[in-house]
Amino acid sequence: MPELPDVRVLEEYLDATALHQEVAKVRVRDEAVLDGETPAGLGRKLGGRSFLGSHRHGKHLLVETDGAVWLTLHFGMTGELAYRRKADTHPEYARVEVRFRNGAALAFVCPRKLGRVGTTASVPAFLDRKDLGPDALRMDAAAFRKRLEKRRGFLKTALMDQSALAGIGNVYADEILFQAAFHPRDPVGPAVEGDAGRDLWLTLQGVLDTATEALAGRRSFPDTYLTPHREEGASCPRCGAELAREKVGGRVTCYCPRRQGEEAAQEAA
DNA sequence: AGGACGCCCTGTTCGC
DNA sequence: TGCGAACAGGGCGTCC
Repeated sequence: MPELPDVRVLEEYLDATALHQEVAKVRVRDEAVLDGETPAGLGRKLGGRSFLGSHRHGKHLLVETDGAVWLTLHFGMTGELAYRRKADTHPEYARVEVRFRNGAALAFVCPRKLGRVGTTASVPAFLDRKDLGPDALRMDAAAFRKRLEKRRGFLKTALMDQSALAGIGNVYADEILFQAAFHPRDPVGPAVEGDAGRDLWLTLQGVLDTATEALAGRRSFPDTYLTPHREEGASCPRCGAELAREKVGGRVTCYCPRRQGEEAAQEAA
């Protein structure tokens, strides 16, 4: 489920494979993944262009071209990219294929069709249209507090709100809360104010960076991380207590009831 | 207006 | 053994 760290890895992949090659044509195999575009429109806008580089914002990947258009990619739950040097066949579940003049192709692969492919004239226009807050890794501690302090409701729900800050999804919201010893249903205010807020912001940065390195294969997840232990019936990697699984905000939420109980939350605050 | 919830979509898993 | 139901979840629309 591509969240901010996953999309960072996809960005590295796209930049390492698909830049500076002229687009011959765009093949849309399933229109359901198009975001405000038609197959013909997408082909017209990208045809003859080359990708110059990419800009990630939250879970979105925006690809700059040498024309007046950016390609926008969102990966939903099961989306990924697949570049092939010789594009004689297409990968399974390839929904959109950008074919280059050199015979290579970049495929947008998305089995469950929850991802989206579109275009935008500029990055700010796209962020405005999608109502996205600042990228979670490009905001300082003060901005983090300011975006969240007035919110009511659950801390986990607030961390996952893309209009407050962009990039955190279900898995890394749980990981941040686990590392910071907050309960998913804790109120937002006490968690983001003062020293506790700065600690939570630091934890958030650390989790997203650590996860990126793990997903990129440059290291593995630390033994103290929750993410590799999300399966049902697992125990807390820090204290051994049985992990809890509940729905919070409609999403499966995994946490340690001992370390992230109300007592732990109060100690942290 | 902000928060809660249902729905989209389909591969996988579970239960009878 | 086989088939259908439930589940997963990011984002969006809708409702309160």
